[in-house]
Amino acid sequence: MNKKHPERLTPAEARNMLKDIFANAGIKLTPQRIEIFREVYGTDSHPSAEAIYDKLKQKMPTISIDTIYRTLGTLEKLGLINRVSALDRQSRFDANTEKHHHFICTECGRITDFYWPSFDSSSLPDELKAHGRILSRHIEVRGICTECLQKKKK
Amino acid sequence: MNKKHPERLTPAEARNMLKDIFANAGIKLTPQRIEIFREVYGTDSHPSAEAIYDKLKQKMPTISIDTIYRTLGTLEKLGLINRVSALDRQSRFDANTEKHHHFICTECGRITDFYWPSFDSSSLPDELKAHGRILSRHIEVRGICTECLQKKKK
DNA sequence: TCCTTATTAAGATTAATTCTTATTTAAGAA
DNA sequence: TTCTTAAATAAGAATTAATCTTAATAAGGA
Repeated sequence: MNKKHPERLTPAEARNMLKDIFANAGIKLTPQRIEIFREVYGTDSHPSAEAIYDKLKQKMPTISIDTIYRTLGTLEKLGLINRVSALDRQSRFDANTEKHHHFICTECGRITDFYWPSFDSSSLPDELKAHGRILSRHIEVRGICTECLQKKKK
Repeated sequence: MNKKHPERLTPAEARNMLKDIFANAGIKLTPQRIEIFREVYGTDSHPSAEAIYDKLKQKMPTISIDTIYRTLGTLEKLGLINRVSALDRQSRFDANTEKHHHFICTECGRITDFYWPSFDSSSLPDELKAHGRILSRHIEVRGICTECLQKKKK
């Protein structure tokens, strides 16, 4: 149940993975897009746009924060990543496209994934049909992560 | 299962309800705080700070947006209301303190409540214990609300 | 290799939220 | 009831996340 996220991709692997998806969507595959995808795909840290920017500036010193935001939006539209609602006001992004849910630490804001396939395939209350057409479901568990509990003991 | 939210409180009722809570917390009960609480408590529309501001300016023309934000933060700390993660970047607030979950329309952003007591009392996956101490759980269902479905037909 | 058009970088702009400071007021004491 | 004082407010400035504008660049097909 404790699935690990795939390893970080090489640029060539990422290009290979994205090539057809981008071609079909009729949009260009730029080095910026490849690098930004690699940053989100290769980690389960749910990075913010800012965090990705800080990281990528090292390899691509002229990249602009606007490109990060635009590309994250593009990747979101393509269904390659998801925007996660966080505690603070920065959006966080997630390339784990397997069905999963989030544990959010109310102390430090860290987001970790958990899996619950039996919930994913169970039926929701009938009442919900009256609200509209359902597209997805997601559980947010809030609490204090083990690391913050440790710190508090001291 | 389709619980209705309580009616809007009179200022006197709100004062009565908040008096001890504020006294115990050692903070002052101002007219602004009473009015802001009434706005969130008496509705299930999950208003934004901006929406509350626009509404209250009519009765209290000199109230400032900063007071709205500060007071919402205070009410949140007291556990009287909750901050809801919305689709757009404005926070939304909710004084429905009964256990409930949200249906969020991806078209118009409207948030509606639903109830699922059997989920609330069911046990979560064991795996989660390793993440930390759990304080709460909440389901977000995304979809297209009946109103937006109607509009699309036309 | 060349062309066309989408994409990018840079910096300006917007919008939500928070901070600073002088003024006002709630609530307890006299 | 009036006084006192710390806490709360209003106003406007500041900050920060995110988006927009525009001129320069580069992807990808011809």
